[in-house]
Amino acid sequence: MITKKTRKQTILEESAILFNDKGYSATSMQDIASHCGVRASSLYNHIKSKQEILSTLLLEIANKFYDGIVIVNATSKSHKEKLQEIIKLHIQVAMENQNVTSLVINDWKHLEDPKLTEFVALRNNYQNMLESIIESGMEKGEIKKANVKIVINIILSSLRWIYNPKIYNNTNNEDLVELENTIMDTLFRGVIIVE
Amino acid sequence: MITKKTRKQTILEESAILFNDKGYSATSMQDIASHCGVRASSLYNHIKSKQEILSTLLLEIANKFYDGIVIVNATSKSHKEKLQEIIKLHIQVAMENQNVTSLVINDWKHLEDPKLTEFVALRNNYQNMLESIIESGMEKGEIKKANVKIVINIILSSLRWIYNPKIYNNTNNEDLVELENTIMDTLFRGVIIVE
DNA sequence: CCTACCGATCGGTAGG
DNA sequence: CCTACCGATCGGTAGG
Repeated sequence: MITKKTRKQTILEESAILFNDKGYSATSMQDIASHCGVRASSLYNHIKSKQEILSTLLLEIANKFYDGIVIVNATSKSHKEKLQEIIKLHIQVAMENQNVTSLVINDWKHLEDPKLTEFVALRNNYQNMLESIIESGMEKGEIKKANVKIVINIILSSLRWIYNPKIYNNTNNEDLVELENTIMDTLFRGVIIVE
Repeated sequence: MITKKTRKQTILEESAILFNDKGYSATSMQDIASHCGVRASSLYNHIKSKQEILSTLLLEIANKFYDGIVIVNATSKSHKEKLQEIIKLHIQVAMENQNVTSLVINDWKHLEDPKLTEFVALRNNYQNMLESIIESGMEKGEIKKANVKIVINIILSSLRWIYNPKIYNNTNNEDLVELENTIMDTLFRGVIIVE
């Protein structure tokens, strides 16, 4: 069954593309309206404000990432395997929601309370869960001992370039497999050949 | 000799902080002026436009990164050592210019031509130089063979979190050494313990 | 460095 | 969905 796209969905999708392209502040309601083929004032029949567009997009994607890590964490795998699953899932969610995921890097700072607090909490929960998995892995001798905060920032940051449709363009499944494998290999085993 | 900070330098520094905080578009000339203790119209005695502030900041930092990689590349070290030196230098330049370096991620897209073209050229030259070093290293068996574009994006992206003063706050030299060592070790040898 | 002011555009509302 | 319109703010200029 093909469900017809509602006007609200169209507005959200076009906004995500524009925010990603020009940033939230530099995107006007005129921009969004013209990409939807209506007048700016007509947008307000579907959304309350520009801010509501941003918060809807960001909370939805933040919840997707958070739900994913909760599911992986609930399995009975080793810490090393959990880390691997989390990174793979992270890549998949990012690729399926590329235009929205990229907003997580820049435009979240334009969120206003109470949505800002909600978003930051989800983000912190995600990081804390990842932190405790890596810490346990270090204690069990599965993961190399190092400053956990630094390691987490390196791992999460190293994935961010794929959020940007202009840097990475997911064309087919073969590419996605190579991407996953290269990222996993680089992060897990490093770039140099140990002599 | 202590040279007195010119008003123009103050404007550039305060703008970098504000752009970093709110983004270029969401920062008004009023914001910049009030942080400098003058009226908005007075700024125009020192700078031509808001756009000129952005381009001055971005071209200066882009040139610093580019000059650095050129110097390292001109040495007679191995490709592996060159890569190591480039990453270390990258971290150092980023930490010495944290507020400006963070603009390289987001606000460069608000540059207008011809400065935009100039900036993108410097960035491409940097990446191409890094690419050829890594490719040579792969051929010589110093660096593991993999898709070079993906590896470069992982490496450069993994450093970006340190640009943000809110994520990483460089307090003393000891921290910087730990940061450098952890990044180098993670990127070069990976996070897991190979059994 | 200031005051005074410009046209343009912003997000959003009223009313049909 | 539209036209008409609102007050506020934008980057920037004139003139002293």
